[in-house]
Amino acid sequence: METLDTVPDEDFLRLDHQICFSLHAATRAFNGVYREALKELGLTYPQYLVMLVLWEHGELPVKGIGERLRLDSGTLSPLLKRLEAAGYVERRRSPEDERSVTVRPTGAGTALKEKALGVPRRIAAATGLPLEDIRDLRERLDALAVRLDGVDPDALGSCT
Amino acid sequence: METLDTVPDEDFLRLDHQICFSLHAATRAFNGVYREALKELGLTYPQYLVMLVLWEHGELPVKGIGERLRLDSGTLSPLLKRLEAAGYVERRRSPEDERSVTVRPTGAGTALKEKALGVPRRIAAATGLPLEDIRDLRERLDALAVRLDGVDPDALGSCT
DNA sequence: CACGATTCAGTTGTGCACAACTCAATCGCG
DNA sequence: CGCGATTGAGTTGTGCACAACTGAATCGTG
Repeated sequence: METLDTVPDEDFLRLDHQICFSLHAATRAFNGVYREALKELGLTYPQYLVMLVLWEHGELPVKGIGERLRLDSGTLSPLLKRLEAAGYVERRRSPEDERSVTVRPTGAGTALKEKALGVPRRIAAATGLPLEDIRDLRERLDALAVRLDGVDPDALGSCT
Repeated sequence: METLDTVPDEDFLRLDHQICFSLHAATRAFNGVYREALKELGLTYPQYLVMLVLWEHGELPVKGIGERLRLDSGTLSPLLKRLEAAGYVERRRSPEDERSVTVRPTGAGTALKEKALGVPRRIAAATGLPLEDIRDLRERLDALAVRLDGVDPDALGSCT
């Protein structure tokens, strides 16, 4: 049987054997398609993700958004500032905890949801995959991400 | 049977139904793992991809690297400049075509390959997936990227 | 209550992705 | 041959990702 151990290093190093490259390429291909689809909404893809969680939850602290999207404040702070400048969200320091900032969609931000409704369907159609396959792929990717997030950094250093 | 058409818009809009998010998250998880593994080589992940194609091909014009990695000169030019500053590659205008710049690994760049040999294996091990599954996932992602790259931009505009 | 530890948002700096552009070299057609 | 179109690398500007850091608010334990 073919296992990790029976494949020579050289083969592992060849670009076309590496899943990471495919993942990278697929992500950028998706980004390109989303860029096109989101153009009419005036949103970038990460901004769209933020609006998605806000539409679902009504309002969230920055931290809550970050947990759901696995993004830190260094990424979210400027992104939210741009969304605020575009008039789609409001930011307010929480009265209960002055450290926290609550983000919620404005009227315009909520209205945007109607225009966004068709987007994921069109993307799904663009993949040309049946819903079942999309789900299956999604589950594999999620499982992969969970595994990779849990990897011990020391295990990746040199082969000691 | 459940098809694209029998699922309501709302469900499509829910974050946890969307493959793009999973892809995004998986890519960032991978990047994190690679960042760790590549730290000892002093390479970022995209720089590592460039070195991979150079190790395979010996030398390539900037355009050739871009074709293999689907990156344009706007991304590659500064990246290659950094690789050159690090002493891993050389850039020379091609004598046959003065527009073209040939990139090839220096001695240090070639030597780096030995240190890199173990990296993809450690990454593969970190995924915890059997080789067969990794390959299967890779093929699906490649097929997806090809489809998405071929999408007609007009098909993504508003639902007209 | 006091004070060190923690939490949260934000800033800074580096690097990647990509659109739009510049400019020189080359190509190709009349 | 001459000249407009194309090609290839590079630059500029915008936005995201993330590490490292700041500073204020809050928490927890003595």
